[in-house]
Amino acid sequence: MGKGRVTVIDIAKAAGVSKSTVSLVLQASPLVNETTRSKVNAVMRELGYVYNRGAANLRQANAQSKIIGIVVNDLTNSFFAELAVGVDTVVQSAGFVQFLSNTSESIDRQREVIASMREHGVSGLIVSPARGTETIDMKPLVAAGIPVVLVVRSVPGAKVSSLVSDNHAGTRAAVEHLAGLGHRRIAFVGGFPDTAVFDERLGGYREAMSKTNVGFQNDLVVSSAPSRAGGVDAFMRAMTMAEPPTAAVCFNDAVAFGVCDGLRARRLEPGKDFAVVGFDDVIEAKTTVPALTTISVDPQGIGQRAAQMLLKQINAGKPEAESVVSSVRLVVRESCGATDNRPGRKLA
Amino acid sequence: MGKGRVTVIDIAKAAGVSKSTVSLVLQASPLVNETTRSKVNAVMRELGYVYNRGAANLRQANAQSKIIGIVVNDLTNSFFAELAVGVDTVVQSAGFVQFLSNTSESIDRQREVIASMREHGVSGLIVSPARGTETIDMKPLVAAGIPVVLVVRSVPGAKVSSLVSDNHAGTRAAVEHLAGLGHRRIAFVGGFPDTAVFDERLGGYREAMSKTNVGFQNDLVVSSAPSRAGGVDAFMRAMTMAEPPTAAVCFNDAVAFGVCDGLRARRLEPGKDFAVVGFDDVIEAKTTVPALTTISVDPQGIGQRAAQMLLKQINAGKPEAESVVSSVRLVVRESCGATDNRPGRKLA
DNA sequence: GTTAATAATTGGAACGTTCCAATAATGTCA
DNA sequence: TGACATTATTGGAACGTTCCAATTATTAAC
Repeated sequence: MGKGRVTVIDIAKAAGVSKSTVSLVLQASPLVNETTRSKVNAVMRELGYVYNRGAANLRQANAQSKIIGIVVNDLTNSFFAELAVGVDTVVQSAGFVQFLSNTSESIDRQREVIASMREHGVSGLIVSPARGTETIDMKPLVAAGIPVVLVVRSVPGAKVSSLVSDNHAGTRAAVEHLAGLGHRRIAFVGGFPDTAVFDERLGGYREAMSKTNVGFQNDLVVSSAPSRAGGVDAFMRAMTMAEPPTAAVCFNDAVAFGVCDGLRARRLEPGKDFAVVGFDDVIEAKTTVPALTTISVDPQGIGQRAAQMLLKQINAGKPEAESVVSSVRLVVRESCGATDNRPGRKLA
Repeated sequence: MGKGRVTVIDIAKAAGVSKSTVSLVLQASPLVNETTRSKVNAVMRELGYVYNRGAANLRQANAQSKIIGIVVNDLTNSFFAELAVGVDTVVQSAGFVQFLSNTSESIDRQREVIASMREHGVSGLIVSPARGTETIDMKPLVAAGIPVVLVVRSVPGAKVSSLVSDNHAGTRAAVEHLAGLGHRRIAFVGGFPDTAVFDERLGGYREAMSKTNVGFQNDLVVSSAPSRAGGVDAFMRAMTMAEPPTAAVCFNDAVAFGVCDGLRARRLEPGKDFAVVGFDDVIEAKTTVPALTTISVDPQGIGQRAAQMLLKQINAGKPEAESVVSSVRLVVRESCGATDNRPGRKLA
């Protein structure tokens, strides 16, 4: 064994039938007699047959490759890792298999991996686009009729489906919650200003702030890399203000953790001396101390929904673009001080 | 455009050459004249040709599918996510593409995804096996001559390559470091006892402990789920002892973070009131506060090395199993107290 | 100007499958 | 018994590529 793979013809020969019959049992066709079916199946097991999907796919006019591609911009971010497992669970149970690639925010890499996936004949694509992705990058895909669903970030003008979370509503809720706790100087910290997600989250913050009696103030938004280290940095800068903030709504959970780190480095306690709320609700948010108040977006759920949208398009034949924004909810834990009932509390 | 994909024959027709010539330019053969080459390339671009790797792979006797499969047991664990990106970087630059699947520790799921990958004709497989994987699960793969490299966990008796980190040396170094700082009651916390990795890490701990003058004591090992929540739990249990530990070497970083959470919940400070060292050196370890002392295994590096091992086997034709254990090093940061120079230090 | 060598191109067979139309075997009805 | 369904099975063509052997065009050598 080992030399020369077992083909449908080998099976046919050994089972004393034609290759066509073997093909029929492979597709579980009702046309084939029960006794021949079991015979053929037995021979397959015996010879260690493995189906050659490439050959099958070649013959079938409709490219049902049973592969879906997923490309993310940063797999080391656990948000995307979880999104990928969400996708995996649903495509797997639909009999598909997942091609996963990581672009590390590189447009070039993204182009390469998408090209490679097309060469392998993916039936559809779920993409969390790298920063700077243009509508032209999606053009060849829609031209070829390949279903695509964009997640997390959308590409304005591209005629493909997208599934993004309601960033605006999320930060608005965060601000309203903090204002309700009595905070007046609430900062918006972290994130790169040149991204759509940043704009949306900042937009919700701005809207809610301008409804308070202090109003929106530009100096309270301090940006940084959307990472833990960036959060530390941004926090330190924020505290140099003449009148420093007493609370922060953060670009994402990583930044929020960074802010907590910064607080502790200054011997301050998150939730007690300063309120912080994050965005994403990554898995660590609920177990960390203090537990992080954050906007929950359920990355696995997003992955699952995106996969469902994609499968629907694949089965529909003609891909029809739909845009859905996934709602989001504030989950109040300890880091905002709302549930803190320890003595010595001195918020706002 | 869109209807009926563009084939090599379409290109040939449009460029006024034969399909064979087109095929030659696709493979960058030196046999073809420079002017025809550029002409053909131009036509390809113009018609939006995409290479059909399935068809090509079908023809080529040697199954050079340019796909490698990677299956991990828990993608939500950032260790594996990073491992996957390590693999991705090297296979991508070798012109391969990556099939990634997550088994969530399910043997059945693992069997399914491996079967599916074989149907797609993967050239090789990198597997972090689900708990309970047997040598029989690898049998069909070696029989079919498919190169496999096992990572993180090995499967005893399986005739495939493996790349595991030196767990024994890691925990030994951790214990020696803590003992050198004056700790005597050092706990081993977290992890499921029925796994090979647990045995190895516990083995290093036991060896180093029995060389101290207090010796190894069974009650100081307290197991739990290898997660943050598990760490909190195990820590709480450890502190109920008559003579509680003053330091912990943890099964992995997630557990170590959980221990830190537990400490803070008891108003104790990691690195000051209690020493904790982790295992893995995940990306957050260096940015968290206090920075985590841990055994660095460089998951991305492991992924890269595993990918290199696999590519070597793929190119060698005849897969030859090799077992390498990747060395590991203690990186001392703050959580063990060794670099702590703040006042009020009261370790051990 | 003939021959040989080299460079460039080409048609056809093959890879492992699916689909179609055709056939064979069996049963049913008058 | 003949005519017709119904049920099982089958050979061959096709999918898009690569490879081989064969062919033609070009250049070099005498």
